[in-house]
Amino acid sequence: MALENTTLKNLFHRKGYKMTPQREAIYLLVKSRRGSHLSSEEIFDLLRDEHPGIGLATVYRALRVLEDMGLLHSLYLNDGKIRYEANDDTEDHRHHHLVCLDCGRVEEFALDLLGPLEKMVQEKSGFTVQDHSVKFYGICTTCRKVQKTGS
Amino acid sequence: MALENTTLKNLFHRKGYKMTPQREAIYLLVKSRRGSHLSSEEIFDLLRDEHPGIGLATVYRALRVLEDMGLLHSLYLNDGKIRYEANDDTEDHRHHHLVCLDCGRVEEFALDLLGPLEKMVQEKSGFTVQDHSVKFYGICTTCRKVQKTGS
DNA sequence: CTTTATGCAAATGTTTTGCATCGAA
DNA sequence: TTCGATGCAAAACATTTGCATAAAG
Repeated sequence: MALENTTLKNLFHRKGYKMTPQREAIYLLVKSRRGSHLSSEEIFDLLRDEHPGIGLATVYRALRVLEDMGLLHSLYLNDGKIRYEANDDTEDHRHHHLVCLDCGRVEEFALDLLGPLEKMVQEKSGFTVQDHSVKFYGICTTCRKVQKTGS
Repeated sequence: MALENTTLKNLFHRKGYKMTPQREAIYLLVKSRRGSHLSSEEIFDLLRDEHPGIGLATVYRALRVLEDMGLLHSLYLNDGKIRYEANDDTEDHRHHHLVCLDCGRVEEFALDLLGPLEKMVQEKSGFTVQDHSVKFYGICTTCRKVQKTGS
């Protein structure tokens, strides 16, 4: 725990940032809610218990910092706001998102299937590919059942 | 030409929409600028020559309609606005986007590599996959050269 | 101490909505 | 005719910024 804190502090300093209670709390919150895809506003609301005085602008600024540090990444789920997930250190790959076109729910798909494709893209395009983001659109099992049953 | 127009009109009617000059112009513009990823504002500006009285709200509404009809699709390139592309009828697949993390430029990658993966995702997740969207992030050839040369 | 981060409020930018009028079918 | 579409202005959101104060290093 102490070590983890030191590591986190080092991560901040390595990028020239200061570690503050707000930034730490935001990171820990997003990390603890794996699979939630929290927006800035949602994070702000969830944090108000613990940090009554926190400001929304701080959340926006902290999320950028945490993304720059490589602790989080942002994603867009077609609902007008940017959402955040913690980067899982135990996976060097990314999971994918399955978006249901009917109910809008978002599921995770744990496997990253793009490793080999990145290499091919790199060769064919000249781009040095560093990362990717993949969304699949379709109908989730729940909604498909409803459709079969009839409205 | 006459046939194409009829087809377009039918497409509108099939979904219960009326075909208007504005909607047609917006569709033709986006279609003619393949590879541009136009935003609503950009479309609005480009259309003012031809359609001096057009309103921005009309552009927003038309783009939704055209997307619902399957003529266009939207994409988010991390710059705060939604952009649109025409669906290419000659390709039943999607091209991918390569976003340069340095200069922000977006290149297209013509091959769709996800056909087989869609099937696998469908089997493993139970989702009926209908579509997908893929972005690769990296450094484009131009920016890599600059980096090598030194700033 | 020095410098960066915070909180608040105001500003910005994008997208949506209300409503009277217009035009497609 | 009828009902959906348009244009305009206002409203609604999401996000950013300016600035005085607070706190990290």
